[in-house]
Amino acid sequence: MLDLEKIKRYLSLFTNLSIGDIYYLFTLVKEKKLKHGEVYLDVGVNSRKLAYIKSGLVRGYVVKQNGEEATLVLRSEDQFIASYDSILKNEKSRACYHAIEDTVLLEVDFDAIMDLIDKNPKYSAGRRYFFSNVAHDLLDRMEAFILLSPEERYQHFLSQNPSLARRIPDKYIASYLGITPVSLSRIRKRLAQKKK
Amino acid sequence: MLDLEKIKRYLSLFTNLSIGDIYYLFTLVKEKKLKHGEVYLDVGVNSRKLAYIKSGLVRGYVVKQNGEEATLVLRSEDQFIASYDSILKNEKSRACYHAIEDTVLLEVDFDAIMDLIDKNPKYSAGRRYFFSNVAHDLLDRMEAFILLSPEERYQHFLSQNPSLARRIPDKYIASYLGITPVSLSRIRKRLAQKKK
DNA sequence: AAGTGAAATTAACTTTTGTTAACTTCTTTT
DNA sequence: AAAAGAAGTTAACAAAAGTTAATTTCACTT
Repeated sequence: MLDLEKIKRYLSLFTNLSIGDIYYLFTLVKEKKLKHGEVYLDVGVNSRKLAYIKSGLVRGYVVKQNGEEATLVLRSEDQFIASYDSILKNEKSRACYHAIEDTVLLEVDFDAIMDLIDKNPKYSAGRRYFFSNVAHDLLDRMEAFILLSPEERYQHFLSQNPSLARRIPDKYIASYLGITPVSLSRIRKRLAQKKK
Repeated sequence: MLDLEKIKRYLSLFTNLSIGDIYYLFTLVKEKKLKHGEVYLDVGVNSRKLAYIKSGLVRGYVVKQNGEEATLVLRSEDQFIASYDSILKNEKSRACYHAIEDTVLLEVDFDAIMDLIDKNPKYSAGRRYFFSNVAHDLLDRMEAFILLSPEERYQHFLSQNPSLARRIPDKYIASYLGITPVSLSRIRKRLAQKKK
C-alpha cells in the first residue's frame, strides 16, 4: 500500500478521538520485542491478547498427526496476530506462534479493548478495521483454496505479497498454501519454464 | 447443538435488554421467504443486508473462468448469510446466493445494525455472536484445507454436518470441498470399502 | 576459509485428482 | 406409464501431488 494512503487510513481511525482518548488507549498497550525464532504464544496457552505487528513477521503453525508442521497464519507489519482458538472460542491454543524475523508488537488485552469500545462508540472505527482486516484475510485465503489450483494459488500469493515472498522460507510458504515443499519446488520450475 | 443450550444462548444475548429494546430491534427486521431455487442475492449487486436464516438452506457460489461453479458458502438455520464482497469491501458481489430449500430469512441492514449497536452497548453481545459465528466458520473451513486431505476433508464435513450432508446434493458438497464431483464419488467408494 | 546443517532441488515411484465420456439411477414432467 | 433430464457412478487416460531419498545450494558457525 502507498504510504500516503496508509497514513490517511490511520488518521481516519482517530478522527473522533481527543488527545486524551488517544493517550488512554496508549496506556492499555504494551510493546513487546521478539527476536528471530522466538516463540510469541505456545501451544496449550489460553491467551486473550491481541497484538498489532509494528514490524517483523509472525508465523502460526500446528503440528499434524504425521508430525509435519502446517502453517496456519503468516502476518507481517500493519496486521494483527492472536490465537484464534483463544479469541474466538476461549480455548487453549492449538497453534504455536513464533517470530520469523525480529519483530515489534503492540499488545493489548482483547476483552479490555472490546469493553472499552463498547462503552466508547468513538473508538468503534478501530474495531471495524480490526474485524474487516481479519475477515478479509480469512476470506481471501479460503477463496484461493476453492477457486485456484495449487499452482494458481502460488501465483496468487506472489502477486498479493510480492515483498513477503522473499522474506519467508519456501517451506513455510508451501505449507501455508496446503502443499509440500517438494511440490512447490516443482511448481516453481514449471512456472519458470512457462515464462520462456 | 442441544436445544436447551441453544435457548440458553439466545436468552443470554438479550439479558441486558428491556422489552422496548427488543421491540425496536424487531422493527428493523424484515422477514423474507424464498422458494427452493430462488435467488436471494445476484452477482453484481452491492447489498449491505445481513440475513439470519430462520429455516432452510442457502448456497453462495461463483462461476470460475472455466465455466464451472464453485460453492463458497453453505449456510442453514441459525446462521448468517450476506455478501462478503459487499459487507467487507463495499463492492459488488461476485457471488450469487440462492436457496436450495424453501427458506425463511430475517433481514436487516448491516450498517444500521452496527450503528445501533455502537450507540447502545447493551446490544453488543449480539455483534460478538455474529462476528464469532462468521470468523469461526471461515477459520474451520480454512484449517480443513490446510490440515486435511480431500478425503479427510469430506469425513470432517460429514462429522461436522451430519444432517446437512443429506440435504445438499453431492456436486455442491464437492465444490464446497474444493474437489470435483467425480473425485468425491471415488472418495465415497474408497471410504465404503475401508469400512468393511 | 573450512565445515556443518538446514533449505531447496531433483529423481523415481506411488497415489490421487482432473478430465472426458459412457453408463446407470433416480426424479420429474408430460 | 413413457420420456426427458439431472445427479451420481464408473472407466480410461493424462496431469499433478505425495513420499522417500539422494544431491545440490546456501547460510551460518567455528
